[in-house]
Amino acid sequence: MDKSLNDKKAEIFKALSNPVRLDVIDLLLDGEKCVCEIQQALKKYEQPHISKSLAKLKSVGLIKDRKDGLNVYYSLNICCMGEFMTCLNKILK
Amino acid sequence: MDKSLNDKKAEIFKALSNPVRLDVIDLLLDGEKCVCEIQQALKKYEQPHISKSLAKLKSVGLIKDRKDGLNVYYSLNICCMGEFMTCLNKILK
DNA sequence: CTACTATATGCCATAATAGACATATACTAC
DNA sequence: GTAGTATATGTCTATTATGGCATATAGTAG
Repeated sequence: MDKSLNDKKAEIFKALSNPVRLDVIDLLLDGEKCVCEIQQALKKYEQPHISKSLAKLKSVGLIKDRKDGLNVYYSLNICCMGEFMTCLNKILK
Repeated sequence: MDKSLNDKKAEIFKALSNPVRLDVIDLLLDGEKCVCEIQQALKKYEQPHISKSLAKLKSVGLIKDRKDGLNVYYSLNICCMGEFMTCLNKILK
């Protein structure tokens, strides 16, 4: 059973349909960050919650990771994210 | 309780996180369509299902409607949709 | 080996969603 | 008024997501 294009796109949008994960995307729009930096910036969320959010975004290919010693660095994996977010921001005023 | 920007964006992405609703968006990217045309194009889905899909997309402001006699015409309400979809299509190959 | 730090995973209860089906509403024609 | 067509809404159940908490893993230092 091969997934249709829109099934795959739906999974991407589902990964984006959560405010915590959008907070993460906002941070990564600013450039690569290690998990520790993301946690520092989003102190209001628990560590496992952030870790799961990163895993979900990665599972659909929106972000990628890179290990360096104990740290894991995440960055955006899709170029057009910034433009679309800017557009949405304008619409939502 | 005012919703944060990312709460609102999450709702928009949630509306997009479904293959049926993405099929509808695809059709509307081609221009305004009446519900009957959308139903004709998406015969595999039941009429109430399509109607609810349109309602959900409208509720978050992604599409708008216009009545003309018995018919209701829907069209996209956000400009950057096409670009982002094109980008996702490329990534998903 | 132990201890420590950074990050990920598992489990669980609650809440939200999808989609099938029945039904309702709105408009037109007569 | 009735009948018919186009579209919307309500109700239900199975599935899926959320987020809290406990725990596990991976890497480093000693």
